[in-house]
Amino acid sequence: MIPKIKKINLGTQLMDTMISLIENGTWKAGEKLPNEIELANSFSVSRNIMRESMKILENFGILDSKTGIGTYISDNAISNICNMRFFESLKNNTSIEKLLETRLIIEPELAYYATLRATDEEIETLKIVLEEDTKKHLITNFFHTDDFHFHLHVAKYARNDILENLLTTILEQLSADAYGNFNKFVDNSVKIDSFNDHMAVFGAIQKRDPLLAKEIMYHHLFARMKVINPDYGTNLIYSEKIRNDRLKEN
Amino acid sequence: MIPKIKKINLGTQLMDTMISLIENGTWKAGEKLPNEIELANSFSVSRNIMRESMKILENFGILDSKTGIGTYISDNAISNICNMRFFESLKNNTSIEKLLETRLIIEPELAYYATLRATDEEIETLKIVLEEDTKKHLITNFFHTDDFHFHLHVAKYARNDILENLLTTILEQLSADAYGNFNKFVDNSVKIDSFNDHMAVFGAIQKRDPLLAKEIMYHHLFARMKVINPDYGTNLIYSEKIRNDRLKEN
DNA sequence: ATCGATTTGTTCGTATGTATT
DNA sequence: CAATACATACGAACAAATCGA
Repeated sequence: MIPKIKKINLGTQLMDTMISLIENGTWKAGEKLPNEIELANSFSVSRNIMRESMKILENFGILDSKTGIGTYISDNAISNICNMRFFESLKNNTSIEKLLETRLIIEPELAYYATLRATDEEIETLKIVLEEDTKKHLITNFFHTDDFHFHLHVAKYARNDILENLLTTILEQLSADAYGNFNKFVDNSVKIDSFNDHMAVFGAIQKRDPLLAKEIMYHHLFARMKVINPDYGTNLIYSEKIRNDRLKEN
Repeated sequence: MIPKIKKINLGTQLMDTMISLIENGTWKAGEKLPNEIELANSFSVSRNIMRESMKILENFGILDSKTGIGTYISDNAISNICNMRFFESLKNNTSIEKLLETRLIIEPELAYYATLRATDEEIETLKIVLEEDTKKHLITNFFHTDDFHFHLHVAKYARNDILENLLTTILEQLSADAYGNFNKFVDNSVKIDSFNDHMAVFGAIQKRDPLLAKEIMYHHLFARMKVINPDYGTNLIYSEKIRNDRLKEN
C-alpha cells in the first residue's frame, strides 16, 4: 500500500514555518506580529493565504488576533503547539491495541476515583444506565457503542475532565474503527461476561469499595484486550496472584 | 473579574454550524459537499470566509478537500470532532491540581510498562539522564523543567504514544503555568526528596521490578501533589498500608 | 491523447468596522 | 472629533489539478 502524500499547499507550509519561528524563539510569546499585509509580503504570499494560516493557528490557541489592534503570539503558544502535536498523534493513531491499552491504564483508576467521588444520586443514575443496558441486552444483540455508556458515566463521576475527555475520544475512535464492527460479531459468551463485569464494577462502586472497583475494571478490560490479542500481556506480570505474593513477602 | 467574551466572527459561527450539521446527521460522513461558491452562497458569506472555516475543519480532520475534485466529510469526522473538543478542554484547562492528578494516574502505570519494555540500552540512557540531573542538581538550583526530562524518558520507554504525548502536553502546561515559577522557590528539602525518588524509580526499573517502579512513582507524585495541596487525598484511601490490609484479609 | 468542464488553490483590489491616539 | 492602524469581510479573477468525453 502506497502512503498517500498530501501535496503541501502554501497554507500548511506557512503554518509550519510560523510554528518553527515560535519554537526556535524568533517569535516570542506575547510578542506583537506585524500587520497582515506586511506579514503576507514578508512571506511572499497573498493576504488571504496569510489569513487562512493565521486563522488555524488562532484556533489552536497559538496566535491571538484582536480587531483593530493586531495579532499577538499567545502567552502559552508553546504549550498549545505541544497540544496540537498531541492532537495530530491522536488523529493518526489507528492501533486498536494501543487504544485498548490506554483504557487499561486509565479506566481502573477512573473507577477508583468514581467510587470515592460519585454522589449517591449519581450512583442511582449509574444503576439506571445499567438497567437500560439490561433491557437492550435481553432484547437485541446489544453491544458495540452501547457498551460505552457505562464506561463514560463512570469516567464522568471520577471528576477528572482530562481523562474523561481522553476516554471519550478513545471510545469514539474505537467505535468508528473496525473495532466497532468487530464487536458486533464477537462470541455471545464474551458479551455476557462483559455485561457481568459491568454489574460487578457497579456493585463495588455502590459498596464504596474503590480498590475492588479498580480491580474488576482492570480485569474486565484485560479480558477485552485478550479477545483482540490473545498474546497480550504474556510478558506482563500484573496479576492479582503475583501482586499478592509480592505483598505477602514483605 | 468579567469574563472576556470574544466577539464571535463569521468564521467561527460558520465552523460551529458546520459541525452541528455533521453532528445532527444532515451532513453524513463520506458525503461530498457542494463547491465552495455554492456553499458560500447558501451560508450568505464570501468565499474567503467560507474557505477560512473549511481550512480549520480540514486541519482538524473533519473535512477533506481535494484540488479539482471537491470537499468531502471525513470518514471519521465525528471521532475527530470529539478529538477537537478534547483539545479545546485541554487548552482551557488551567487547574494545576487536575493536571497533577492526571500524572498521578498515568505515570505510575507508565513506569510499570517502561520497566517491562525498556531495552537495556534505554536503561543506560536513563542512567545518563539521571547523572546529568545530578550535576545540575549540585551546581545550580536545578528544578522545574529540568525535573521533567526523567519523567519524559520513562514515558517514552513505556511504548504508549497516546499517554506519552498526553504527559508531554501536561508537563508543558505545568512549566508554562504558575506551577513552573512556583517550583523555583520550593523548599530545598522537597527538591532533594524528589531527586531521590527519581533515583529509586530508576533503581526499580534497572532491577526490572515493575510493581516497585510503579509504587515509587506513585508516592513520588503524591508527595508533589501534597506540596501544592496539603489536603489532597485525605478522602483517598489508596495507600500501601491499606492495600496490604485488604489483600491480607482475603 | 487532447479538450473542456468542474473545483480547489491563490492573488489582488477595495470597502467596512473597530480600537488607539 | 479627526486621523491612523488594523482586522474583518466581500468580489472578481486567474492558476493548477482532476475527471470524463
